[in-house]
Amino acid sequence: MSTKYKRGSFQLMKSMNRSTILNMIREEGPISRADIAKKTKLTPPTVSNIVKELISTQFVIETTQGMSKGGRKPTLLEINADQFYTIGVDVGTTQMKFVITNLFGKLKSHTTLTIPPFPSHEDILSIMKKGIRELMDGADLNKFLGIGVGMHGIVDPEEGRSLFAPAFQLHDIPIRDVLENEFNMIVKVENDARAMTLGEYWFGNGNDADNMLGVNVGNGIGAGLMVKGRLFHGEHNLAGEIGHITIDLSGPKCNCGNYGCLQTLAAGPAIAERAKKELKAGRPSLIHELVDGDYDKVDGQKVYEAATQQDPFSIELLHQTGRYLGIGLTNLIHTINPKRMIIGGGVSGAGEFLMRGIEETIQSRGLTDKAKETSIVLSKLGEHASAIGACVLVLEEFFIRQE
Amino acid sequence: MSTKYKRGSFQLMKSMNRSTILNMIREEGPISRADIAKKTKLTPPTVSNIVKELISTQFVIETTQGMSKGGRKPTLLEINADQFYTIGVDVGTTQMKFVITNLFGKLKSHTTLTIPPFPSHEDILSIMKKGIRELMDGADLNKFLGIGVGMHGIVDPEEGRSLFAPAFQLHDIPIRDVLENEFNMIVKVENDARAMTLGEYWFGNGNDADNMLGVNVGNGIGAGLMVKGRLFHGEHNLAGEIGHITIDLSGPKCNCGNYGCLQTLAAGPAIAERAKKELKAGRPSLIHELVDGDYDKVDGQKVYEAATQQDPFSIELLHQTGRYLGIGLTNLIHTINPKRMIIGGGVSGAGEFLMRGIEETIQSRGLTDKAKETSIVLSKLGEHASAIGACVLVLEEFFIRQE
DNA sequence: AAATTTTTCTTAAATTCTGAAAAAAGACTT
DNA sequence: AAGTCTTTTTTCAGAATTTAAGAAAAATTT
Repeated sequence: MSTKYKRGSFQLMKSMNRSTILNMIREEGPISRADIAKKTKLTPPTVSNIVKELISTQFVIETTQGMSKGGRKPTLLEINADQFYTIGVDVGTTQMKFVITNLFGKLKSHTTLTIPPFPSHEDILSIMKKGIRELMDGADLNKFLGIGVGMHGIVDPEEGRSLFAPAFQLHDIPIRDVLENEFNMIVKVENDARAMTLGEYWFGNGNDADNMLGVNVGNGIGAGLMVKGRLFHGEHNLAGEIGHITIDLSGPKCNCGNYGCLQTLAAGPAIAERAKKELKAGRPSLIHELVDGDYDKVDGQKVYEAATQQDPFSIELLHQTGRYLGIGLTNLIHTINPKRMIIGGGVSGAGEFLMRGIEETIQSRGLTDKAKETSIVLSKLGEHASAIGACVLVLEEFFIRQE
Repeated sequence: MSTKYKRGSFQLMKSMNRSTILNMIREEGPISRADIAKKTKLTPPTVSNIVKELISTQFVIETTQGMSKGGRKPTLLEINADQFYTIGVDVGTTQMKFVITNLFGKLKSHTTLTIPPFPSHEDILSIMKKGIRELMDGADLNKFLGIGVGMHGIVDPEEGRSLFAPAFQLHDIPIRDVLENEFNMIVKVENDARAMTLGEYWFGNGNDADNMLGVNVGNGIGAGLMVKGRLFHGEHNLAGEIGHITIDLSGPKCNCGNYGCLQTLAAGPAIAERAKKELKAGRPSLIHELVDGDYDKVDGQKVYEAATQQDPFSIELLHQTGRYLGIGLTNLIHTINPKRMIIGGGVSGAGEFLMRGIEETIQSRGLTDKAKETSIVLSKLGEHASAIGACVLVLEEFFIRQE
């Protein structure tokens, strides 16, 4: 049994307290030293000493004075939010999104570049460099703490590599090494669904759900698992590959070779496929007009658009999709039992339409009342969730004690 | 976000080191102080001081001297395995098993009592007390560290209660309070699948798999999740209720009301059901003889027996069951991605026959080579796995730093 | 018998938290 | 307006514990 043999030391003690205080300021600030001492059960001198250090690193500043409660006014402490920025990249199947956020995850600027079909390793890396350079242009380099990359497919976060990107059919892209070399700052790489989850946990709808799960529904379906406030990767970084869990043995064939994978029933292409079939069979729908009779143009996006315009067929189709997704999510409730699940990714625009089916299914299939109580919410960060989450990868380095 | 605000203190530092050293002795002993210092990166005096304390608590003893490597012979340290005992209880659907183990999880004695049909709260608790009293009879009370209980159904380990035991249709049995009151020692209560998993992790086939999963296949199917060496419960202690994950939307109806739950395809009753159907249809099999034509007597057990005697029908039936189970396990690989899965519970006797189907399915359905590498092994602790795991619940209190 | 290696113990130094109390700043009372 | 009380923050001595360095002890090798 490899209960990693952790050693207690002065350094550990200090870094735990540093991290605790810094995060308390981040999450509950503005807050006074005295309040921190009360809440952490650290003594006032300890808090004062560490705060002094934090102020000297410029992560924390003293702001306004607070209201007195009958004595000396407290000096309030706050994260120096705009002193440092982080860069986040979200590598999708056709687009690469770039964002700059401050220490509170607030979007400062963003841009998007297009990925050509059948890109090479070099294509991906040079688009990445280009986008980052563009975004950083003119700014003070010292302001940037690092770069985070959220990438679809299988990623090795420890080595900072994309091991396999299905949409590009590329293996083993050494993202971290290349970017670190180019920009000379910390670079973190993570799977996009996990990045999204992390983003929602820190700055989105994940708040106060220590055990939660982000579900990224787009061309495929991926999830990020949050266990005790940290991302969970599994043994080979495959945790959360829920697009390929089997929910219907006699379901449609998946590109992975099996039948009835969740994503053959609930991902974007599955929606488009079902829509096409019905449309060709003459089913009346607004989609006919949207694509002008060219069924090849039907995709998830078109269905959402039609649904937004109250097209009954599209609404029903998304409802049905929500029910399928709900079955997958119910399986997750019975496996992981998270406090909350956050639905994001390409479909999150159509989230409301999916939601009803999801909720219905969980209510009908959940094993117990507690299972049915699992809160399901839509992404708050929307289309930038993965990129903002990628920024959090960098923030974690500075805010969370690394063990 | 509730990143629990942990405070670093001298006590914490000390207790971390204490726990580290104690566990190193447990897992790697006999071992010398010098070796512990090397491996933990603690300094020799720190190790010596803590070891002195551990010896004074009688958990550790100096044993033989080791081989010298060219200098003074090392004094080897070992867990004082038989200085203390723990009591483990496994509450099944028809039987309650009781074991006494030493600090190495070694079985010292055991007994089994029968649970009557439709038991009341009081029945369960009094059988429990009776079995424990019987087993402790005559022994020195100071030898016992505590009592652990593994109970099927939904359990609240924090409150030490069985929230719902489906086999008895009982709610809210206050096991811990009653036993603590009766025996005046630490009492821990946990779900049986989780207890089994913990047992295998400490003393069975879980060794060195920090992220692993124990699967208990009996009348139902339950799993225990091990994350970073500790049991994972989920938000409402429902994590691992994998008997009710849907794998076949058009599968058989489950007693939970849904269709195609894993346990309608792969648990004991499902095996019996399929066997009966085929037998009644005239399928030749050794089972006919085993039950003497009375199909009501057919259960999982009979099928295993027949398989053991090379009955082709039973072997094929278990093979098929293994394939179903494999689908469930593949879903878990793609969700949790554990390093290892351990199959135990009522069916573990028939494990070999299931294994082939499980392996086949994982090989054919695993998403990547890494997924296919997941090691699947049978329980080492067999029928006592849950009860021994229940003992570990108590050992954790003494060996693992509680935070 | 001397040199070397390994284990263990001793002592002093370093790090960090803790507790008591003082200082600072403001609010309330008379 | 002065004095007293509260609250916040800092200061400083003391305590807990690890760390570093060296010495003693014991066994093996030369």
